[in-house]
Amino acid sequence: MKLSLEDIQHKFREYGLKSTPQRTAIYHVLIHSTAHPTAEDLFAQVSPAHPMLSLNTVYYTLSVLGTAGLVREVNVGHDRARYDANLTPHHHVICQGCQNIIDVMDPRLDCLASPSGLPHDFEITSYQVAFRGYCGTCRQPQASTTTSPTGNYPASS
Amino acid sequence: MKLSLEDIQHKFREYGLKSTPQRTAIYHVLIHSTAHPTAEDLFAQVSPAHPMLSLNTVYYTLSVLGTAGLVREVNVGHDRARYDANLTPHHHVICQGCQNIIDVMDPRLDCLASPSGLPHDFEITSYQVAFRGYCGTCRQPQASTTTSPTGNYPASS
DNA sequence: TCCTTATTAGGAACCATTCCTAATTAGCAG
DNA sequence: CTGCTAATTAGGAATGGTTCCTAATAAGGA
Ligand SMILES: [Mn+2]
Ligand SMILES: [Mn+2]
Ligand SMILES: [Zn+2]
Ligand SMILES: [Zn+2]
Repeated sequence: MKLSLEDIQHKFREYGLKSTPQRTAIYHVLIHSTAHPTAEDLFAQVSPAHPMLSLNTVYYTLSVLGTAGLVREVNVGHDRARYDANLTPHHHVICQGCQNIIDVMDPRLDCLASPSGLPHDFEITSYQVAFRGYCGTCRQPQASTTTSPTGNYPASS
Repeated sequence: MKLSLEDIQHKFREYGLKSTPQRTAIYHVLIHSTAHPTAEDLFAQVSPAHPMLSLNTVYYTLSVLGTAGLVREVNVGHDRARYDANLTPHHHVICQGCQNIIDVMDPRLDCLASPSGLPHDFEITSYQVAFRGYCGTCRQPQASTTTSPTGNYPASS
């Protein structure tokens, strides 16, 4: 189901959000992406059509949509944030070579029980499984990574 | 099993790592912590005994221990890195109020099958479940957070 | 004991993100 | 349609965690 810009404007009004060209364009790119883009990725993709767009607006927009529940940050590590507008419950596979993130929708993962051994007053609201490994083109962990592994510290993990 | 400083020095030699007072102290604090501390947390805890310690050394040490497989970064988001020296397979519960991280060792979580729908050539090497919610003292998501929620952007999620 | 190389400390640099501010604009009421 | 008001935007500065760079130090092996 491909949402048009009009569909998105409609959705924004349903959610009580103001509809602006920038906001619509950003969400439009994000919802039709499966790449879990960064703020800068989105900025790069929306910029051609909105030359005055500022990266700050992308961050602000993502935080507004996040608060509204239309966008989630993907939990992949402490590096830069990746965003996801796919609200159906799902999990992720992260390639440790190229950092690509693939959706996983195995229904067996959606019925994990609340874990044992928690404090009684802890209330769990969600959970997510993060699989890690190497995609076909990134095998042999130390070679052929798309982004050249610079850095003075030894690579951890 | 509480490891003494001597035990740790022994372990380092087993792993082919040089044993220095700073490195030993950092690992000693980390392995006896259940708090998944940040680099700065470790720096603060080790500093009294090693006044000349630099934060840089903490980062360097963590990266060396990470490469050796003695320490793992905990996957809790894109903010600052948290570290864990608990190598037994386990998962985490993160309080979205105070950001505390609790270990979960439910064996039911340690036998999740490889998810369906993956590219055939993707090789999964590990996975982790991240539960999120609110601890007893952080209920009512918008109130009583330990760290006051400053920031101009609306809080996402 | 001496050598070689890793480690350390300290400072600067980096960069993703947030903060600050003034101008613009969307949505609403009249 | 017109004007009001608060949200949104753009741009620039600031922040802060992490990494980079360098010279001095110290660990482990010969
Ligand atoms: Mn996803
Ligand atoms: Mn842990
Ligand atoms: Zn890959
Ligand atoms: Zn809490």
